[in-house]
Amino acid sequence: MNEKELKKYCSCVSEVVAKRLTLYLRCFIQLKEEGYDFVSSKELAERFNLNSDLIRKDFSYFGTFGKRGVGYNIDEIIEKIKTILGLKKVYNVAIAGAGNLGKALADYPKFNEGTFRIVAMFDNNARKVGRKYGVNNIPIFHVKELPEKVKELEVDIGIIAVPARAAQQVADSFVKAGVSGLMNFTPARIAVPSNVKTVCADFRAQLEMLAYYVSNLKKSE
Amino acid sequence: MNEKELKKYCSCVSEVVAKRLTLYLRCFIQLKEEGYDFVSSKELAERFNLNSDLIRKDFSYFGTFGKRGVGYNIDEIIEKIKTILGLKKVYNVAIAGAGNLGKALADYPKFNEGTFRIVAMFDNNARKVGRKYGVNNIPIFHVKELPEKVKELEVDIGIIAVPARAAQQVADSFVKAGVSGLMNFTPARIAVPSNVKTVCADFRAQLEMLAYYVSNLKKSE
DNA sequence: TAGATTGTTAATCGATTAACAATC
DNA sequence: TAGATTGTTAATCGATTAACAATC
Repeated sequence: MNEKELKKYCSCVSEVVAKRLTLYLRCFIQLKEEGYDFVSSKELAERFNLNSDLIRKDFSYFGTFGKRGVGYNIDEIIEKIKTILGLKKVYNVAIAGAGNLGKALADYPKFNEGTFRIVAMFDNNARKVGRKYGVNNIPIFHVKELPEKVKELEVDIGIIAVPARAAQQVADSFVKAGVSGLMNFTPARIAVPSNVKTVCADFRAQLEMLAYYVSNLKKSE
Repeated sequence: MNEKELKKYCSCVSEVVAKRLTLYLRCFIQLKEEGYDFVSSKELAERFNLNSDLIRKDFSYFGTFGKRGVGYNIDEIIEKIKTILGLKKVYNVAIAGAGNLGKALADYPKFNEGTFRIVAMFDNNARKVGRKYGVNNIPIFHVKELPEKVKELEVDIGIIAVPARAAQQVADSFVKAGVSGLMNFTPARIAVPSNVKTVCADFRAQLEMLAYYVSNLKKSE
């Protein structure tokens, strides 16, 4: 679904703003770990190479979070951003594909302190099916069981970590089974109905964009 | 480095355009695999949920690629886009971190038909160091050796797949050793000089953005 | 109170969309 | 030639930046 269609379904801020919010969250968490209690938009901007005007503007879409003359209480704003982004809930996540990538995702450290709970993995390799993966004992089911299990386990978000040729089929199964969001790690473009949000997490696309800049930087040396 | 600073160093198009170009490339490749020879911007847009005006506008920054009344020759435009994105060269890539993620990346199918050549992995686990990983026999060196090996192997792009707390240090080593681009898989914000381009590939940030839309979609049900 | 920083409005800038002449 | 689609210019829209009154 594109951004315009999305607006029919939710009164969300634009994708750039949402992306920056996740970024700000990372920065505030990092500062908290370093022992800070308060930070101004100016300090935040200088530290992380951001724009202080934009930081304040972005927050202003959601209310007033700072203290004039002082800045932002870090603990407080972390909670506020989490609330805005919907990170105070728990999301059930299922991973299609129990290869290297699927496993790396399943092992991903804590996956945001319990916000995202990986409840199932799917694969079509008979040797993997029926086993449990990793420290969290995530059950691996056959891909055939995906529709049934996704419903049963009330999965909210599906992760597509299968070969590209199977991506659309897996996406269709996830959608049919009622997920609201998909994270697609394959290079394939997948089509979904407009009430499902997808994010593209294809490494290759990102690496190619990097190549564009690297090749142009080198030219100007 | 932010987009404004970048412009000092290269006459690149904006990040949104570069990103869309990688996207178009994927679409054209997919159509080629399906046996198509020609496609119009309109067909492309309908098929992949894009905007045909924008497709033509994006191409126009780089020249004229289509045939009026007909559309685009798919083989031809694939080559053109690859040239624009700098994908006709070979980039030496090194991966810091030989955990699940590092391995998944090293195994990533063909990594764009030889455009990106993974020449080394680095880890600080003594049991991994000295071994070769995977079908491509990628040597695993100790992180201490990173600066030396990166220079020796003429690495262009560094991938950061280590724990977040080590990200900045690894980035510094890569930069010092002369890489032009960094792909950062950790949630840590890394600071680099303005002649190095970084892309953020943190899963968590993407998943959080997805959560924002999912939680808002659900509300309006 | 004086200094600092927020929240917000107005001004600017850039990106997308609309429209159409050029031409295959 | 007629129909189709490009490449490009002009119009619109949205996002960022600048500026400053409000207030801690």
